[in-house]
Amino acid sequence: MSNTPQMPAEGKQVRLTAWEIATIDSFVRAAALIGLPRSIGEIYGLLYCSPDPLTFDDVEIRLGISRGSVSGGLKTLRQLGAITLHYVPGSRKDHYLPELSMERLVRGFIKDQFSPHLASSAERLDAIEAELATEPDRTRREHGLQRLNTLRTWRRRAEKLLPLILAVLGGSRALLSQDESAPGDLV
Amino acid sequence: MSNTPQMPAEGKQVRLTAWEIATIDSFVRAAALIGLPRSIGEIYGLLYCSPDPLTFDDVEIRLGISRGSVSGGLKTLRQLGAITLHYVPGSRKDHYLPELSMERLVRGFIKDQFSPHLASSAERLDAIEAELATEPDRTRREHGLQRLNTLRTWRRRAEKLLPLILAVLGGSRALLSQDESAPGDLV
DNA sequence: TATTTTGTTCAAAAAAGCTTGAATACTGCG
DNA sequence: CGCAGTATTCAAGCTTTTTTGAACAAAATA
Repeated sequence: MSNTPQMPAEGKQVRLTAWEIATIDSFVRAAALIGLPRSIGEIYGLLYCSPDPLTFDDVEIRLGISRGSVSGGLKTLRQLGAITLHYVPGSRKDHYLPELSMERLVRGFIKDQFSPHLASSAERLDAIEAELATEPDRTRREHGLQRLNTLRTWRRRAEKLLPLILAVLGGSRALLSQDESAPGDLV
Repeated sequence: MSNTPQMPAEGKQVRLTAWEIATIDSFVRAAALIGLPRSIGEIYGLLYCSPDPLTFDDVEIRLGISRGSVSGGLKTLRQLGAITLHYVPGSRKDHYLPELSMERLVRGFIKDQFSPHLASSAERLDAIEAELATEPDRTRREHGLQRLNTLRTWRRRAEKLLPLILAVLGGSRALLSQDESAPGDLV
């Protein structure tokens, strides 16, 4: 515990306030909803509440979770693009800020968790087609091809849907209909 | 094992074919992606492959999973609207068919897994606001209100997004752009 | 009513996933 | 080089979720 000359107090304040707890709770639920572990919801939630960037230890201490969880959680959040490193002069520690753009958050999540599956699914459908070719019974084979066809349609739609979602969340404010007028943070 | 007069063979054929295995595998992955257990992916996948409605025992036997899993899995799928009961004269068993409309599948999933959370989130945000009111430090409070504001914007957007997704997947074929021409099953 | 068929329940076992913390690696500094 | 500060790794433990299967309930049949 030695900063440089003085010790300007990182955002320590060990105890979480009531509103922080409530907010973090919301993020924990949201994380669960999309299949992410509790610790990740906690970490992002804490950063979301904080008025300034937090370090590894800030997170560990204020949340009271293990080093391992903090390390893994920050890594995942970085990968998702849900947090960004923020350089702080005079400190060797990494400082983190939450990403506050909903579009970027969703984009990161989709890119990381959905797109890969969507991509590989095309190959899997081709594999199904190959297997179907070996089906001896004509009627069954036809039926299988029918279903395969439907799957391909589904896949194509899903693929088209993702960019649309991003478009709606991001750039084209218009699509979201009339009353977008929140004056708050970036959004 | 006594049908009525004769024994017209339900879709028994105990062994799964290669293409069925490959298809079921795809559904198992898809299920995992959206946080549903393996058994549910298997059951839906099996029904999806089958040319005619299957019974409880068909599923149990062909998939080789336990009665408990079949019972629970069918229950969940029914609840999601992903399968439907199909009346078969002369049989006391329940027969199931897969829902083949992507729109209905997605709608069921959203209604069941997302909407409830989205609904309750509004209350949670109000709770945060209440807690914030007790924050003594002016600056912190303002900052918190800012963040709360952002959260409310996010929530509103999510709420507007869901119907849009359904619209794109369903009725308005137009939105999905020009080339929707799959001649297959229903879609 | 007794019997058979069909499906559900639920406690215990198994599997999967998350968290922990001690050991390890890396980096800049003296 | 050795040290101190910082962050990651990973095996072991813990928690949560899923699966199993035997007991139970319900409904049709005889």
